[in-house]
Amino acid sequence: MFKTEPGEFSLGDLEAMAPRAECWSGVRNYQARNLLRDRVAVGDRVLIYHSSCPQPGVAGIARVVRAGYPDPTALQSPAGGTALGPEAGEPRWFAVDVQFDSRLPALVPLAELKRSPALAELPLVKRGNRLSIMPVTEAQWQLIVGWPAVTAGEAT
DNA sequence: GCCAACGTTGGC
DNA sequence: GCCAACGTTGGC
Repeated sequence: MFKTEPGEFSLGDLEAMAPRAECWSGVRNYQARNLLRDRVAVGDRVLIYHSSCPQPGVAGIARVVRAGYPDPTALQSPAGGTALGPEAGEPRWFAVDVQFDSRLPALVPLAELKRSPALAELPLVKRGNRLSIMPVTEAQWQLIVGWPAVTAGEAT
């Protein structure tokens, strides 16, 4: 699952540019970086989660079309220092390219995900979670993409 | 705007 | 290597 702030870049933006892919860059957390670098593969599908917005939740699915490569937004060398380019050693930060796949029938709100005991181990719903890239198990994936649409007015 | 939680930084 | 201070994230 990839988190994004729709004010910055949303699933809708990704859909609008399809079939062109977007470079998913700017990840500056080591745990998330390791996932991008080591776990995310071409062909993988990822859930796109909207955060810091009126309705936080899972919006849809994207597909990885280019696996981990040095984050182009992180190639600047320290001011005046020696180059820390791709040839100078291990790049610190990584990016992948993703392409729009599909939109979920309805946004699956964070509030609902939190109520599901089956998703208790999903990092997203854990207290204080700040991971912007996280693994999703097959069971969690199936549950989220098959989330039943709630009928309007249903109170309980 | 508030607050909880976490990561990073820097002094020692 | 410890730990306090600080900055950032992100839901509410």
